[in-house]
Amino acid sequence: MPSISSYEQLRLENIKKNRELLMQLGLDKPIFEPTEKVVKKPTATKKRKGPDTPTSENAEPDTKAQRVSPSQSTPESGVRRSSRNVGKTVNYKREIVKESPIPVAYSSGVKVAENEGPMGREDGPRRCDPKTYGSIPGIAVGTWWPTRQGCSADAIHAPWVGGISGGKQGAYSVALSGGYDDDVDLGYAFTYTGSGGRDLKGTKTAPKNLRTAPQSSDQSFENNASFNKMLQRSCETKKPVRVVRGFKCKSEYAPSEGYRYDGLYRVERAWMEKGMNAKGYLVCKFAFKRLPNQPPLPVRASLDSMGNSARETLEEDEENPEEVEDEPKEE
DNA sequence: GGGCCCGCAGGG
DNA sequence: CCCTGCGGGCCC
Repeated sequence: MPSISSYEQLRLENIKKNRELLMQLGLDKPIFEPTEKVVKKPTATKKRKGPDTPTSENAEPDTKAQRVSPSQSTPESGVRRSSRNVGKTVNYKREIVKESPIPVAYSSGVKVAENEGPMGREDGPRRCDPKTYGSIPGIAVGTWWPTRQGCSADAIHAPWVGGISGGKQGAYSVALSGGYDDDVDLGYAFTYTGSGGRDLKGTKTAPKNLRTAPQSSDQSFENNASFNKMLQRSCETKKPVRVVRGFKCKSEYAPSEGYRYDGLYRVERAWMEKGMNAKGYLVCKFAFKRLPNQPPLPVRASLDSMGNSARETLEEDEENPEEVEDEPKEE
C-alpha cells in the first residue's frame, strides 16, 4: 500500500498552510503539532503571573448578570444525557486545567469540583435574542451544554444543525464540530470551513431529508443562503463572533462531551482553497482569532497515545494591553 | 458501528 | 413559503 494516501497528503498540506496563516495573524500561543513528535523543552514548570484576576469581563458593555447561579448546576441525576455518551468512559482527570476557571466538560455521573462550571439550560424559552453581535448577558464564557439545543435556548448559537448563524453585518456565532479534517484549531486562533457545496439527498420516498452530505461542488461566497458571505462580512466589519466548540471537534481545545461557549473571536481572513474531498472541490475558509480580555481557554491533556503532554508552557498570560478591543458598538 | 429519519431555527 | 444546515435519536 502507498505510504501515504493522497487524502492524507492534502490534509497535511492544508493544515500546514492554515497553520502558517494563523501564525502570520499574530498567534502567540504554543503550537500543537499533531503529526510530529512534540519536542519537550525543559519546561520551567513554574507559573509566572500567579494571580490572574478573574474579573476580566469580556469587553462587554453590560457586565451585570454575568454570574450564572451555581445553584442550578447541581443536577446530579437529573441531567439527561444523550444515549451516545452512555457507558462512555472519559478520564476527566486528564482534561482538567487547574488554571482555568472554565470546565472542559461534564461527565455523566461524574461531577467534581474541578470540572464544575457554568452550565446552560437544555431547552426552554429564550431569554435573549441570538441575533446580536457579541456576548449574551448571563451566559458566561465557558458555559457548557449537552446538546446544540441548549446553545440555541441560551441564545449563544441559534441553529440546531447549522454551523453558521449570522446577519447582514456578519456572523453572530459559529460552531466547531470537526466536520472538516483540515481545519486547524490552535485555541486562540483557528481556521474554519464554510458551508455549502453539498447535495442534500435523501431517500426516494423522502428526498432532501438528510442534514449533511458529502461535498459535491465548489463552495462559494455567494450561494448557499450566503452563510459564507456572512463570515466574509464579519471579516470586513470585524464584528465579534461567538464561538462554540463541540465534542466532535478533533482538537485539544474541544470538550470531550457536549458543547462549550468559548467566547468571542474575530474573523481575520477569508479565502478559498482546495478542500478535503475526493474531487478537490473548493471550500471557503476563514481564520478566526480570539479577542483579548476573556477567561483563558481550557486545554485538555494531549490525546495522543504517546502520552505527550503537548502543553506545558501554556499559561503565559497574553493580553497585551494594546488594543483594548471593545466590541464595536451596536448600531 | 452505519443508515435513515426526524424536528427545528434561520435567512431569503 | 422555500431552502439549507459541522444534530441527534432510533433502528438495524
